[in-house]
Amino acid sequence: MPRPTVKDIAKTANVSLATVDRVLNERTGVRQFTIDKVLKVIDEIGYVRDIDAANLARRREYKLVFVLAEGDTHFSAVVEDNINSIIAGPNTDRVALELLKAPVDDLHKVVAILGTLNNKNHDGVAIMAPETPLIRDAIRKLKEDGLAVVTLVSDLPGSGRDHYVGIDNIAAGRTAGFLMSNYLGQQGGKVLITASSMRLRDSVERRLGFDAYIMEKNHSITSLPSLEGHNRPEVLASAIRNALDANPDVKGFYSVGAGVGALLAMLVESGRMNDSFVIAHDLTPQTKKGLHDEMIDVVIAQNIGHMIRSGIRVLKAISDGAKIDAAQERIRIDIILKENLFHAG
Amino acid sequence: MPRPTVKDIAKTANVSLATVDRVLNERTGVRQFTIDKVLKVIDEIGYVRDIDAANLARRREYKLVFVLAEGDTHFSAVVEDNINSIIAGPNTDRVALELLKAPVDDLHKVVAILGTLNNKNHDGVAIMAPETPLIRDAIRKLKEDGLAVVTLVSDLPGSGRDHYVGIDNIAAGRTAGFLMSNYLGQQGGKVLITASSMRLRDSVERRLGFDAYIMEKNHSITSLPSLEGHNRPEVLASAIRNALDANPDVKGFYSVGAGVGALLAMLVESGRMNDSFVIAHDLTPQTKKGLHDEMIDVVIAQNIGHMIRSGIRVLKAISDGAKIDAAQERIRIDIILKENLFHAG
DNA sequence: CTAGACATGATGTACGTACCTCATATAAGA
DNA sequence: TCTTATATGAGGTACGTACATCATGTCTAG
Repeated sequence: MPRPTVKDIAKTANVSLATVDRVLNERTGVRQFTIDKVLKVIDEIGYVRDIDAANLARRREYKLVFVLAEGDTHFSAVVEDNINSIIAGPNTDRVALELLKAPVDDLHKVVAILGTLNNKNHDGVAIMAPETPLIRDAIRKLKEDGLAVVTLVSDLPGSGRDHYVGIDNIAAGRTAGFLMSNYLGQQGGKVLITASSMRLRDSVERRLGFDAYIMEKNHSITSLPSLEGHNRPEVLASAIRNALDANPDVKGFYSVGAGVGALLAMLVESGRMNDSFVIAHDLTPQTKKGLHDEMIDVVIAQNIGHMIRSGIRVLKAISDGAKIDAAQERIRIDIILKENLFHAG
Repeated sequence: MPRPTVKDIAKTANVSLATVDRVLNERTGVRQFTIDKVLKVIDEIGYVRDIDAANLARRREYKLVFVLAEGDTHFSAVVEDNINSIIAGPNTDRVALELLKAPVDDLHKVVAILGTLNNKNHDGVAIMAPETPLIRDAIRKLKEDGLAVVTLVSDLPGSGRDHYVGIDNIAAGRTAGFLMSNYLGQQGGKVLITASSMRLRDSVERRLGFDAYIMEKNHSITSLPSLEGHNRPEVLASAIRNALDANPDVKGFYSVGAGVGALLAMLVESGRMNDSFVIAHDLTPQTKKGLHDEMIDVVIAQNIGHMIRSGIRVLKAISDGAKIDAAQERIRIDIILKENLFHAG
């Protein structure tokens, strides 16, 4: 039998279509008794609203906005490109997409942008930003206003966001730990860890996961303190130089965030290209080149296109009041080697 | 401006709605001149049919069927469970799903099943089966009949199928090669490779990828000939026992297909649980337990839920005559360790 | 010159839902 | 009892598309 419609509800519940409509769309003018009766029937016959027909009838357009706190990084550029290419493409799924951005070091601007959003002008927001109290508060305000909110790439727990769209960075760090440990074996050695900023939750979590794995599994490996570049290559480069001077026996390198350029440059400078194991995150033109030139051994990546589309799907679903299947929307960790680089696109 | 509708086409092309409809749905009774005029306008104003409204109007239901040639394996069971749970769930996306299966050693039955399918009773078919000429022919016949056809898990190139839904098994094999090589290092050693049957294309490709990587990168590793169990644990077990007797110095194990149970049993029997590196494919109750008990080091998996849903999306898209975005639908390789087993669900 | 074939227009109904208006029934309050 | 508020019914229009029917126009063959 075909799926039940509003007419079936009306017939079964012995009420008019108008009453069913009032109940379904929570309009006034229905006795509680009648509401209960209708809801019971809906439940019994397993009615679910045909969202396509409903969207057609109400001429619905999902107004979604991506808000990015951008570092001057290759990764940000890739994210931006992906969003823009969706915006440029044909709008076939009733989504009106918008992209707003601010420099990552001007978080007041980010907060200001979030402040302009409300349930009048938007249905949902996807946010990529560092974790600060101000931003958490801004998100909480958006939720109070009834917007759907997801965090992107880097989570902001405790902000009240509906969903996090991105990889499990602790698991990603553990995976890096596994690969590093696997390579270094029982002889072990020192590992240098670089980042752009440890204020970014994703970087922190990756390091946490890495250290946790190493601590549990391979005591012959020593992780050196994180070196931060704050998006300034020369700063990171000299930090790496100093660290290598102090620890000439470093055998592994793990870049948990941006700053791959400086790292590779220092590897070349110190002449340790061949006997070092290098793990980096995220596929960018830079890391692709690094893989291709065999300077980077492994890239742990998240498929950004998938992420953006997942974010859109999730925001639509939340706007519709639908449950989201966390398992279905989980973003998976990609392990990219030179070998499967081509296929990873 | 809102997206253009058929009315906009009619107005712009100075024809009636009826004529636009005739052109759009390729009905007869329109001069070529008029057809061209209308098509030109469609192109110019960027009209794309509202597929939801169209489906509503024509009361469309996508009749899809999954045809599985099943071995008596844990993997088959997982695939089946995933399909059945979608069938059992609420049909919210106009898809009527069906599951047909036959034993993998009775391919005539598979061909017979495929023979019953046609454009009257179905819109699309997803097929998981070994590669044989008969099956290729059956698929070609389905295509001639206008059905959408995708291959699942294991591809059948040259069959004329529209799309392959599954991981790149050569890349998966290379990844296994990388991990094995990474672990064994320059000392190298012998690697034992087990399978259920080398008639399955996925197994063949995995072995190919593995060998290719080893051959290019690490000459100190030797891959032994594939041992096949044909879904009979005792057959595989005794083959493994013989191989271990002949090669007591085996250090790595790679299971490219089913038969994990026999492999693990022989590892226990031969007392080489601790110093062996074991790679298996696909998350099943068995491999999960193997990871948990630290008998298996790495599982290379494909997310079966993703695969099934991707198959459905692709079949719908092909039925609609839409282009499919290969990058979007590519199934990614998951690397599962004990560490991230929990998150992999 | 006219029958018939073909091209096109005009118009209506339907899909499942949203949203609106108006009529009517019922019950409570004055 | 009459008023009034509230609950419900009846019915329409709309969304963008598919599909059907009938009328009218034009061109060509006989």
